[in-house]
Amino acid sequence: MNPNDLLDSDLFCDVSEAGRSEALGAASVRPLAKGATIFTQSQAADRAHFLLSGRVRIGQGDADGGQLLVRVIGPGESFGTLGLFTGHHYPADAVAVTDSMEASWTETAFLSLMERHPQIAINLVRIAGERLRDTENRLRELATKRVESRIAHTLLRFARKVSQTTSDGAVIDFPLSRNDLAQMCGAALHTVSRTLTTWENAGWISTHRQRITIRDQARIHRLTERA
Amino acid sequence: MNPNDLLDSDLFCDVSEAGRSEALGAASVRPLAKGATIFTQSQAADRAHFLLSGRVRIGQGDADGGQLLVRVIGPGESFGTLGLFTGHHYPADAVAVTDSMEASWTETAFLSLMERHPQIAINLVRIAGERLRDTENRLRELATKRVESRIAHTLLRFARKVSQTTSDGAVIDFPLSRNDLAQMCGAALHTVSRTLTTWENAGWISTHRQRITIRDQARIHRLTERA
DNA sequence: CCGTGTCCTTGCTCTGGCGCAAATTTCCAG
DNA sequence: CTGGAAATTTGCGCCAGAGCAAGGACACGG
Repeated sequence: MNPNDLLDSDLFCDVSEAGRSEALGAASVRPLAKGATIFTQSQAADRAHFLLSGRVRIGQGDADGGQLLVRVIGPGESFGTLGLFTGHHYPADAVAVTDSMEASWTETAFLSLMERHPQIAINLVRIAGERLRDTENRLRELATKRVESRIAHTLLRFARKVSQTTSDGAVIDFPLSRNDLAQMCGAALHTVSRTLTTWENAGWISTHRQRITIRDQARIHRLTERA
Repeated sequence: MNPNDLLDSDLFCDVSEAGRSEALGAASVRPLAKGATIFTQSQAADRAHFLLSGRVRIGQGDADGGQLLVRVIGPGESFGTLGLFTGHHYPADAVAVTDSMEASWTETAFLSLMERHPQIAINLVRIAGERLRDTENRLRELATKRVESRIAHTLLRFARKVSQTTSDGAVIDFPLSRNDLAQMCGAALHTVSRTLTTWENAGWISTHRQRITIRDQARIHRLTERA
């Protein structure tokens, strides 16, 4: 591990070399097997987490079995970190979707790191602010747009974040089931399935199991705008 | 204005006396007439704001006329501050609901304040984290619960935040129209009206124009849980 | 006291999309 | 190769709640 590997991350970009090596030194690194649970909702939040490789799924459940897929974490992103500042609870569950590698810090180590290198605090404010804005946008969308529009937007969001461009279009590099999509955009599994089938028949996307390829982004984008 | 007045606030609690006086000195204070717009969505974010007295409404609109009431700001709360860290845009509109008084700082003044007094940065992370969690909860609620349940929850949230307890119950100290409620919980104005009428007939609440009194919190709370 | 604008209510209709049920395909472990 | 288990599709009925339309109540300025 090299301190410069941390430059391309949300939490350590613009942090001095000294800060980055210090962070690396204080971190404990461990591998996560596919399917492993990193933390669960309501567990006491005592560590800050950071993904080095792989993918992690952040989900929420409520008392009545309602499930929500909140966010997907890729390499270079931090997670479960805001819990240290708000009531010392993780707000959601984190599960490794693929074999992954994470770094984490104890609360005291992370706080002293932040105090010594304020840029980390500023980055954290930016991260929280971006997520807040993103979540507010989803909220507005959920309140005002129809399901079709929301599914379209969710796909495009993934395309922008984790897609490989091939001759056939943008392949979303993440196992995304109909169920996941339903939980992300507040719809029923069945409705998502029907909608994707329609789009596939129209030739706008193609799917295979949990792989989705967007063949006509412009067309999908147009669905975002109406209703 | 006394530096200790800032102790009871989200942004300056736990900040040293020195930091608080310095903040006061750098702030520019101005009155806001009822109905005045403080900033609007997509405007360049160049100041951090803080409400000294009164009430401010934070709302979002989208291209197709969809409106969302995001948050309500009371004395001692900061607003429009995260925009400084994320793309330099205000994410929403801010309008004074009553005659109010605000303090604000230029971006550079605020950043240097933060650098000199890291506790402010830490507070800001906490604030952002809390709002993020709150917004995520609303999102999950919107995705999984029915309208009735969401209205109930929204009322209770207000009751907890800004209610005066009287012999008749908890009076929400904020002009809250049916339309506002609808925009907060992603429902149609008509549905909110019908629902409140039902509750009023049942004696659980009483309303007059934009004033709502919750007479039976336990009953309303029960509505939150189902569906 | 009156006029005007805003907020609120209420009846009716219509539909998006949820829920149930069941079949089918695909993957994986043994 | 085979028996699940998980993911997906599809048909059908139904209903919560949106949209439309019209009327009523209240506040406020003049």
